[in-house]
Amino acid sequence: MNEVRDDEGADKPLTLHQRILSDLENHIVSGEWPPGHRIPFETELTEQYGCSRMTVNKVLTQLAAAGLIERRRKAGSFVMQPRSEAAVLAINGIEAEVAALGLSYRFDLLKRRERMSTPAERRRLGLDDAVPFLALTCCHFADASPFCLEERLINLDAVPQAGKADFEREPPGTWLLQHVPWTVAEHHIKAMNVRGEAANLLQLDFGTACLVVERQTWRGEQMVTTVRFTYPGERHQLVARFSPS
Amino acid sequence: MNEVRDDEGADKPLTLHQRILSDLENHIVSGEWPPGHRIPFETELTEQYGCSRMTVNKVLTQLAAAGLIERRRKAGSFVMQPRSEAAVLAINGIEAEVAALGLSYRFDLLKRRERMSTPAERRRLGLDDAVPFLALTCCHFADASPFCLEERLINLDAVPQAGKADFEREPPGTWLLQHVPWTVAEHHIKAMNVRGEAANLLQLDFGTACLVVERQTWRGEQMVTTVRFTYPGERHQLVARFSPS
DNA sequence: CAGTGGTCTAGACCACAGC
DNA sequence: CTGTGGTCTAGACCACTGT
Repeated sequence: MNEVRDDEGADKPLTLHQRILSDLENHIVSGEWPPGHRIPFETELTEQYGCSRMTVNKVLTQLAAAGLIERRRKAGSFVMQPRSEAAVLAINGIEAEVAALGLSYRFDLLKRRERMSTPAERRRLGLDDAVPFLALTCCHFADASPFCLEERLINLDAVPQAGKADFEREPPGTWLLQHVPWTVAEHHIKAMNVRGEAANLLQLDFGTACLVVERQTWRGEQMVTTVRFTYPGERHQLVARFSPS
Repeated sequence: MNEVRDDEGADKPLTLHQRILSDLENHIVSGEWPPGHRIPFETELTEQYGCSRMTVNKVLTQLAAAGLIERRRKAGSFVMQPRSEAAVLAINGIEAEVAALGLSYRFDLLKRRERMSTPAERRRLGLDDAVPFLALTCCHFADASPFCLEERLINLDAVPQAGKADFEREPPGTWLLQHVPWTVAEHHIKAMNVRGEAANLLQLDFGTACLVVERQTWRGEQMVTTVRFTYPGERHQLVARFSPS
């Protein structure tokens, strides 16, 4: 019954994987196989599609990795409860963000200072020992109007070469992205009424709602950098478009 | 020279995949293999690890999927430039969010109305034809204080059974998550100065910064639901912790 | 205990990008 | 044209789990 959707000029010959994968995805997403439904065993799929077990195994492994099915030895593979939603927030450098909007980009380095971490910072960042920080503040512009404010700390123990980088020419985010590998990062996103210096730099009235994105990045156990972006109120939004798989 | 690291009490017997995978990951993340570096060919890795080509191929395919390497026919596999960062925002139901904070959960259904889509909505949502909507407004509470305001539209063409669901007892988000599969979703996250009725419902002063999350969900080409969550100012933040792979 | 998934092999053919 | 990755096969053994 379930023939492949053969319409719409299939000019691109799909591989066997992809055909089976999208076929099974359709069964699941369409609701034809509801959550909890046991999907055919690997041996059955092997027969249905006339291929080897490795091939269907590859597909089922992918489906399991995507969270669409759950696999249990001896019992079989089952359609999972609709998964909790997960959004992939693509956050490239600010420069790329601005360019994507078709605007011209510029940034000002407002502050650059090397100093030791303060006790409050160590508490907030979960650091055991004092570390040397490079503290940077810069303002990014899109077409001459403020786009976002960046306040960053770089751990010079982890990235000593950052002390010699020229952050007048290259924004620190871009530089780090290209020079420092990372293993874990954490984002905190919240709204805040802007005040004080930040309001002035962004040319906003006091109390204007701003989107604040704080990111902390580690390499292994070592903190690499922490940054706080403040985006002017309703003029900016994060967009995340995604699919379950 | 690259013998397998055989020391350190391997109490958990890793599979061959996993051993090779973490081995290669280490080379890359440690910086020993910088971006652009050509990693050994499949045939070479086959020799180094004394396994079949399928096994190393599986590993390299995973690394490529994770964006750590790029594979080019005839040329080889290369360590990629540090990828653009991507955050996985885990957004479960509001109920789960509140429970995760260790608070008690309650919600009020404030409005429930079936009506046709307005032209403005059709424009905003990119709908060609008029569709019947179920419009819901509810307020979620955590320990008796407002946690967030939810304004939702459900496409009754796509989810007719929503017309009979009891949204007095079960929040619409939870119900939809469990009953309606989806294929694509899109999030817009921004900050906003709260005003009017929303401010009253959330018991906030006018102008308080709020985090607004708008989500639109489709199944195939059909819009399923769109929802707008308004979180009280600085009291709430989205958190996303993630690794590259 | 039986049957499932998990893993792995030693081949094979093909498409395609570099040389 | 050559060599690489991309895919696929027809087996195999093992670990785990549900009965």
